[in-house]
Amino acid sequence: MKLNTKSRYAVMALADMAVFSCDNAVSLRDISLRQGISLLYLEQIFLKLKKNNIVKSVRGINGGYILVKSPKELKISDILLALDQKVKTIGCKKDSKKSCNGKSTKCITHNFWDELDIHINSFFESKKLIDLLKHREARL
Amino acid sequence: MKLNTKSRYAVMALADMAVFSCDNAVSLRDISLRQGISLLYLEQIFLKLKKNNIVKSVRGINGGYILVKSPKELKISDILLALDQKVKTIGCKKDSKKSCNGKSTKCITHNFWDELDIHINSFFESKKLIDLLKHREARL
DNA sequence: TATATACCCGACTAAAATAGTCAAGTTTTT
DNA sequence: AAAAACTTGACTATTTTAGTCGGGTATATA
Repeated sequence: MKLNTKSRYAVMALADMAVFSCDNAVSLRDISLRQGISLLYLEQIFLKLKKNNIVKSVRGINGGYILVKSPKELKISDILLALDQKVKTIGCKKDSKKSCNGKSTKCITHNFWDELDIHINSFFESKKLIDLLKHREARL
Repeated sequence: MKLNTKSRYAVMALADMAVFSCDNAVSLRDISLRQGISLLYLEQIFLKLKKNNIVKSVRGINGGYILVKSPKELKISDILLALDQKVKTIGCKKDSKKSCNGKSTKCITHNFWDELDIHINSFFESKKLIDLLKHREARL
């Protein structure tokens, strides 16, 4: 059970932006160098972040990306959502014909998985980008 | 981000046992029929459950498996552990040479992933097998 | 206005993980 | 003896993941 790299990189990259942007755009090249993430992969990730209005882009020389919301307001759940990274611990949904046919005990565990999803999602909902940076400041 | 089927089936199967065992062993064949899980796959799962002392086996006719602990005592985390289903949301551990080289901001997000792991694991620690059955009783 | 920098975007692919199957047993009860 | 049921390792098809590739487009600055 793990998060995929796209989600992790997205969070890392946005955290990087929060640290390094001084009101100007941050280029993917810089993020790539600092965070050790492939530039091509970052492009793919930022495409989604842009489409979902997490960042906006500035083209041309000295271009890059800018956070739409402040790190204080940007929820981690927003980021994961932008990458279609739903926290869905099971494939078996109540309304799915395929895996849950309502037979006897078959779906005893349904409620449990639902609870789990809620538990995890509420964590992501409760955390803002700025929360990730706090530890860092302590180290400086 | 999702749990694999092995873990889910393990929990389903053990919940099934909790419901249907009347002190005697439950055969995989019965579980397979009731829960719609491939018998061969169940065998693979129960091998691990047995090795990790979650169930014990009774061979021969009328054989099957028996829960080692009562559903009241068996934690979900025990089950997941038996299937090596660690909740490890990232591949990048502090002590890993590969993905975390300590460069500047590289691992700003570390603490966050650690917190997430703890958050999820504590959920699995807090739930016992019997907790899954409660909803069911309400429906009968 | 040339050009370098940086975003834009769909298609492709190698490798790993997943979800299972198969074959060939062993043990025990009736 | 025969049947039910556990035991075990090896094998495999499919899917997902984690990227790369190629060919764009926009724009600031010299």
